[in-house]
This record gives sequence, C-alpha cells and structure tokens, in this order.
Amino acid sequence: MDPEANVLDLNQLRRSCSSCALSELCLPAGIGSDDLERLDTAVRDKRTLDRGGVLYRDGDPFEALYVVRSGSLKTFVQDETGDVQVLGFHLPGEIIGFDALASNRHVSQAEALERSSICELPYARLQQVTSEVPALHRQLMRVISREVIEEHRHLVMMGRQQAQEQLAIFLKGLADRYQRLQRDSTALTLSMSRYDIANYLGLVVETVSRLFSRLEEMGVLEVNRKSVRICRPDLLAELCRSNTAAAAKQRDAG
Amino acid sequence: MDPEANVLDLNQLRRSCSSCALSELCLPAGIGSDDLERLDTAVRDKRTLDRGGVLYRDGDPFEALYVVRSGSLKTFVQDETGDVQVLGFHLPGEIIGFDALASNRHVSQAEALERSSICELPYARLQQVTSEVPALHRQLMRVISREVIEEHRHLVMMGRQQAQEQLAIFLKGLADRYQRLQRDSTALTLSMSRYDIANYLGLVVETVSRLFSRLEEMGVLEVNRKSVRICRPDLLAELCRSNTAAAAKQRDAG
DNA sequence: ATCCCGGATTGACCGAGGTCAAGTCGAACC
DNA sequence: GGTTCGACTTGACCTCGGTCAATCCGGGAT
Repeated sequence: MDPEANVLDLNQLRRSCSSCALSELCLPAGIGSDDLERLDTAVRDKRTLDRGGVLYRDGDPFEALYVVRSGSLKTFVQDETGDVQVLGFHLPGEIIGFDALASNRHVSQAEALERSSICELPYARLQQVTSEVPALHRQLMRVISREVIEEHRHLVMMGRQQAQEQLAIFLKGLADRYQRLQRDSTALTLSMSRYDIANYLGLVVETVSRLFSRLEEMGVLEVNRKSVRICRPDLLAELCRSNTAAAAKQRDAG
Repeated sequence: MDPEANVLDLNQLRRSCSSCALSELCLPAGIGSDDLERLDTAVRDKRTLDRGGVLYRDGDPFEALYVVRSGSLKTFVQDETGDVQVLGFHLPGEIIGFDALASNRHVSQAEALERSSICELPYARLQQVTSEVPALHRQLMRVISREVIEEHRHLVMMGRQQAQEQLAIFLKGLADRYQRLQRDSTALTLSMSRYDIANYLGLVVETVSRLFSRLEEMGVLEVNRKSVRICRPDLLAELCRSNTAAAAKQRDAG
C-alpha cells in the first residue's frame, strides 16, 4: 500500500513466511516462493502473549486470522452461565480465528497456555492477497476444511469412546503433532492443565487424574506433572481403538 | 439492483437460484441479482435421492458441494470397525460436502433420510465463479465458518449437557431451523430414526426413547412415531439450560 | 387378513464415571 | 525457610445412563 512501508517490509520479512521453519505446516504449504512473498505482505506482525494472555475473546470484532508461531493456546466457548467447553489446543503452525468469518465477530476465546508468539494475518489484506493468488485461496479453504475434520474427530472421541480411549487418543494426537513439528514425540510437555484436558474430553478432572495413574501403572506412560513420557507408543496406539468393538453394536445407526 | 433486470431474471431462471425460495438461506444470501445469475451458471443440476440414497461416501473424490433443496440428509463418519458417528442432519438450504476440501476426498458420508432433491455445485466451476465474484467468495467462507460454529454447538452439547438437556437442545434446534424455513416450528417431523438421534447425541436408543416418554409426561411434547408436537415451547427452552448451573463448577477450566 | 420384521418402547439391573471429601505436592511469595 | 495457595491425586460412595431382555406396534409382503 505505502511504498515506503514496502521497503521496510522487505527488511522485516527476512524472518517471515519465506524463511519460517513452519512454512510447510502453515498457510504457505504448497505455495510457490514468489507467491510466498505476496503472502508475506499480508502478515502484519508478531504478537507475544504471556501465559493466560487472551488473543481474542467472545464478541470481539473480526480483524485477523492468527498463526501460532511458538508456544501453545487453547480455544474455548463459554455460555452465559460461565460454563466452559474447550474446543482445542493449538501448536505452532496451526491457524485459529475462523469462527469469526460467519458473523464478523469471534464466538469463542483464544488464550495462551504459556508464553507464545503469534503471526497476525489481518483479514482485509489476506483477502486481497488470496484474490490475487488462487493457490493461496485454495490453501486457505483447505485449512478451514481441516478444522472441520478435526472437529469431527473431537466429536467421535466424545461421542463414542470410553474415557480411557479418549485420553489415549488425545495423547496420541499430541504425539503425532509433535512429530510433524520434528519434536520428540515420546516426550510430551502438557502446557494445559488437567482441568483443560478433562473439559476438552467431556470428563471431570478426577477421572483424568485417575486415568493418568492407570496408564502409568500399565507401563504405557511415565507421568511427572506436566511432562509425559510415552514408554510404549505401541500400547498407546492399541488403547486408542480397543473396546471400540463393544461400541460397534451401535453401528450403522438407522 | 436493477428492477428491470429482476423481472427478466425471474422469467429466465424460473427454476434456478434467482427464483429459489431458499435463496435467502442458501449460498445466494446477500448476493446481488446480477451476481446471482453468475452463480446460476455454477449449479450443474438437481439430483434426486430416495430414502437411504447415498450422495457421497467416505473416500469419494471431491467433485462438488451440495445444497439440500428439499427433504433431508444425515452426514456421518464410520471408522474401520464400522462404528458410526452421526455428524449432523441437513435441511433445505443447507450446504454439505466441505469435508472434502482438505484432501480432495470426502471423509464422511451423506445419506438421504427421505426422498430429497439436491443442487450440485461442481467445485471447479464454483471456484471460477467465486474468483470472479468476491461477494460470493466471502459468502462461501461465511457458510463454512457457520459449519465450524455448528460443530462447536454439537461439541458443547455432547460434552457438557445432561441427556435430557441434549434432547431438548436438539429439538429446539430443529424447531428453530423449521422457523427459518417458514414451517410450523411446533410440529416437527423427525425424518431420522431414534438410532440416528441417539447416535448424534452420543446416547443409546433406549435412553432417547425414555426421554421422549418423559418429555411427553411432563407435557412438553406430544410424540407419535416420527411426528413431534411441541406443546410447550417455553418449557422446552427452559430445559435447554437447566442443570447447567450444576455443571458450571467446572467453569473457567484451568 | 395374517405374518413378519425392524423400529420403538419399557422394565430390571449394572457399572463407568461423576460427586464429595480428604489429603499431597510444588512453586511463588514474604 | 516457612507459609500459603492452587493444581493435582486418591478414596468412598452414588447416580445417570448403558446393557440386556422382553414386548409392542405399524407397515409391507404374501
């Protein structure tokens, strides 16, 4: 927009999408390097949030989409009685804020679980760029669609699984995302509280606590406060679908 | 916009978006009449499905988005063990098929609950039109976002509510959608089976059956097979949030 | 008209997970 | 270094909803 600002951008953007370690996981995935430079112009800046810091809250006007650059966040909805449902936990490379597209207001809240840094994509600019770069448009749709599918997974987990399977699936899911981030997928650091986990799974905190203990007794995990070592990934994977056979008699609903 | 053109459109496009009774609920909502004509060119044709007919199944290549024109469908995922989770029920004006945007394959199945007719929007064509009509692009994003929000509602319902509240919310939701369709919102016709309802809510049929009976005893409903009369909409609304107070102690998760 | 079958209802019983209460532990703060 | 506070764990008990089984009922086929 402002030519002067553009020059500055080029300096600032040295460490931007084009060179970001997350570019293969984030919006740029599958985008050519020239188009990538265009995308860079849509990234306003990086925000930093401390633990508990709020990125957006319910009712906030829609201004931007956000990419987690480092750290982690939770998103949740809260009804008039104050009752909370955690919708998801978000690791680097993941994009949040889509809930506001429908009504131009956020209908959920995003909160940092630890010190986190965020890339902000002002929607007006992003829209302009996507209209110029069809590949980016497609990619954006793909990312939203992934969000829809992720929620399907969440729904299946809550609706059909036993508590123990739910926790196993949750941990396995985290481990898989660690792997995509090139982290050691057997050494998880749970930035969220037990309350958050329980709420996310539709359980109470006592149940989650007991399940961690049980999985430890079974030799699947070693748990120490927020750090979880997956000693037996094979067993964990096994637990993700045991008992499903029993539940399968509800099959072919209708 | 141009009143003259409107008259012409109505003649030319008798059976198309421009004259469709659903246009205010469907993709065209908020689109000018000239752009609407463009949208019409993206609608391939109408398909008709009988009860049990499959619109798309898990693994099918992504070809189109679909608008329910009449009748109703359910969407669901099915895991390798055959275990099903119903994701939603879809009434006229609602758009389905977004799950395939991520990977160009559907990851769920859509099945007619009764004889239904469907508008097919081939995605290649739709994409071309949306790239020419920014308003339509926005509208499409808005519709997907609504899908995300709808799934939030589903998640909250499954995660936090008692069985009776769940059923109340389900029925209230249906009634609200009936109202948008200008139908009598106190006389529901449940095109889905009790199994489908139970599965959707994460319950078993017996529980759903008992709850219908209980709500009937309470004077809230009159139930006769698939037809449900809501005698006391006020009570039904009340039931949607009672007991939430008790659950609210899990508040502020974390 | 009768049979049959699948969806739906109802009852008796049971168990996974919620509730309530009593600790334990670690980290932050004087 | 002790105190405090909140997150977490563990145990005892209870309840809601699941399980199993016995009908009921209506619609379609013979």
